[in-house]
Amino acid sequence: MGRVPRRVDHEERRRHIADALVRTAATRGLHAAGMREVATEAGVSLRLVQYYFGTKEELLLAAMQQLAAQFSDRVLARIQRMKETGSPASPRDVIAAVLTEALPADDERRTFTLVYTAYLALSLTDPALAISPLVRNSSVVRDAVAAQLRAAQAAGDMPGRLDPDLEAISLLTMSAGLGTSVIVGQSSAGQAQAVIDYHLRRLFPAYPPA
Amino acid sequence: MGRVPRRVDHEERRRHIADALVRTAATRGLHAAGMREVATEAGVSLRLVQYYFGTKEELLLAAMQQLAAQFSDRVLARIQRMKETGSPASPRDVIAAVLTEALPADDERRTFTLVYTAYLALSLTDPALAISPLVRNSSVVRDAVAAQLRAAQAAGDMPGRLDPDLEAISLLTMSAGLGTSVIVGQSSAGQAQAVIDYHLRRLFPAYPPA
DNA sequence: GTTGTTATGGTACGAGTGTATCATCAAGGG
DNA sequence: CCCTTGATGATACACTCGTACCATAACAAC
Repeated sequence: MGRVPRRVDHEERRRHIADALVRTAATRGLHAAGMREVATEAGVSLRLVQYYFGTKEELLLAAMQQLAAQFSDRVLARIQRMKETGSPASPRDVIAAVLTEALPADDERRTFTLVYTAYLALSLTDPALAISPLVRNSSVVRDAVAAQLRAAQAAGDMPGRLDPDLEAISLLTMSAGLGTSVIVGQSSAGQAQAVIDYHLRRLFPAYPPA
Repeated sequence: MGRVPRRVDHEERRRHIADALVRTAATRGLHAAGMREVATEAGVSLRLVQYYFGTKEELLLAAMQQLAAQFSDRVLARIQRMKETGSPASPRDVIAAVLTEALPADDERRTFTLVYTAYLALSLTDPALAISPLVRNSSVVRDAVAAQLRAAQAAGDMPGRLDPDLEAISLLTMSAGLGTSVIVGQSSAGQAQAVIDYHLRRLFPAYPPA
């Protein structure tokens, strides 16, 4: 029973394969991202995908969690970058970071929005792919944004007549809606950013436009 | 070559089958709505589905268009109902009608939101199911809402400092985002309605809350 | 009454899917 | 040096899907 170090890093492999799933889903759609397709994209054999993820459901779930984790990391990195280059992350900056990162402005964020939407649609009817991670994550973000808004109100940066909870929901649903609007080509990323800036100016009248 | 009336109404049959597609998609998902599934749900044979829609792609497209048409009809009916019971459809009423109809508050609207989301996600990657009807429809609605907002500004019912175009985009993307938020169970229909009312009050300060 | 078109049923085929099975290297423990 | 265990390959098996094909009732036209 000697626990010997494996010759390969399982977690690294799983990440690599899950990443291939995400890439495939962004290109040909989540429904077309089969085991073989993912295996080819990852440059491994079908058997390997089976080995690291016993079943397809497990693969889908793992890829979804990884997608959420990557998004979260990018938001935090964006906030961190802001901290370094200036003031200590005002509520407005934090909220702007979340909203901007959710906007499909470059390939990475576009992939995120695309696959995220596909997962959402799939989990609406597929009971196995329970939306737990998606919804739970979104709720956490919503509460965090509402808290930031309350802090801004306490600091006098946001008018007291505005409702922090309703505004938080508004911002995030708008962000989601704008994301899909951009990927279907109905709006440009610039237009979407303009809408976001418009509401940020409304919420934080004292701040400069950008 | 005598054009004789057919023994069955083709359009009626097509509607019936397309409706079965929508019902199936709302329950088990659009990806699971195969020819056989739809045939069973419609109470006809597989061959009939093939007969009235030569290929699956045609069926999908027809059902999508029918879904959009039904939604449009319901919005118009709602506006018509308002006209009868009072004033001659103010811009605020028209906009409220659109936003409320897009909210999954009962089974019919829930089905619409559900299947609409599924179609949207599918068309993001499937080139055959080009998003033309979806996007085009949305763009028309967006322009109509913006026009209503401009009319309200001209009538003095909406503050002139607000941007009609950005507000129109905001309302509709918010509406879409709220819809998905409700069907995943993250928000209740009441909460979503509250958010909409909140923004309507902001845009039309003179109007009563309901 | 025959003939031809419309409308419907039954069924078979080929491609694709996820999963399971059998086989085989590589490597560390006794 | 063998032998157990981890890691990988190739392939087979059910099953489902969309589509195509063949057969045949019902009714209109001549």
